[in-house]
Amino acid sequence: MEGDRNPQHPDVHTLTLQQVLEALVDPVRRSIVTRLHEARTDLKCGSFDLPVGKSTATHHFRILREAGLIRQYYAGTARMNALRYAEIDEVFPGLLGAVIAADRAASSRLAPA
Amino acid sequence: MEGDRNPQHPDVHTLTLQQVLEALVDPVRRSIVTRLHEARTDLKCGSFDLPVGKSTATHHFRILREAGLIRQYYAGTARMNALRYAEIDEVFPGLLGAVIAADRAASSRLAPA
DNA sequence: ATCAAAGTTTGACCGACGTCGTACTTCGTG
DNA sequence: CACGAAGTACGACGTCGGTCAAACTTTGAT
Repeated sequence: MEGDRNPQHPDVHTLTLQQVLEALVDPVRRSIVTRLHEARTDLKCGSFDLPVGKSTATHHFRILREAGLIRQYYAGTARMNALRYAEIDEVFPGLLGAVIAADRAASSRLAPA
Repeated sequence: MEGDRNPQHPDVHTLTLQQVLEALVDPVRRSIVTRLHEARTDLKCGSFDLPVGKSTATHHFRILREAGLIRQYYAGTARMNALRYAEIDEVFPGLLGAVIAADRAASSRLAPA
């Protein structure tokens, strides 16, 4: 069975601003969200090239999932991640967009084209 | 002289998203920002009725000031606080408004009229 | 059947942050 | 001048969050 491998995702209406901000305040997690938004596609955990070990990466993905920012599901051995942009924007209008825009600006300032 | 009592305020263009988010992630500080925005007026530190001691309150006001979110100045013995809304919104468009709106919604849900 | 790839889980560590109490400073007022 | 009000400065303390390494699980491929 594949029940245990499909983790729980919180309903959007149960999310708190506190949780969302705590998730977005970490630079690593914010880079995941921004990257996911730029890609416009679901991405596997491995494709992020994060500056931390695997176990730490797992930790960050769980924080994001529990905050309601991403949805996770398995495709073979790879765990896919989808940004729950529209759902979040429904509950916290403009928030995610503003953070992502600001993060993109900051990143491009650090790593210019 | 009154030089030492007028603290430094960072230029808006030196602010980082990281600093701003770190400032806004604390509930006490967020309540200060939200209150300041609702009041549409500068407020003295004492008028916030925060659930922490005086020294902790001073700490929070400093974090907000160094993040560029508020401007502080003295009026007699009282220290006044002004929200730098327009300046912040210029650098991080929509961010502060979205956070405040979400925070107001959360607060009204906890303490209904 | 074996093996490697991809994540997870667990436990430990450490530095940072929020908190407090106390002492101190500065200003207005009786 | 003396006193109280309003904050600030300084340590100290406890907790929580990000980090890692090592062992484990599950899946796909050989």
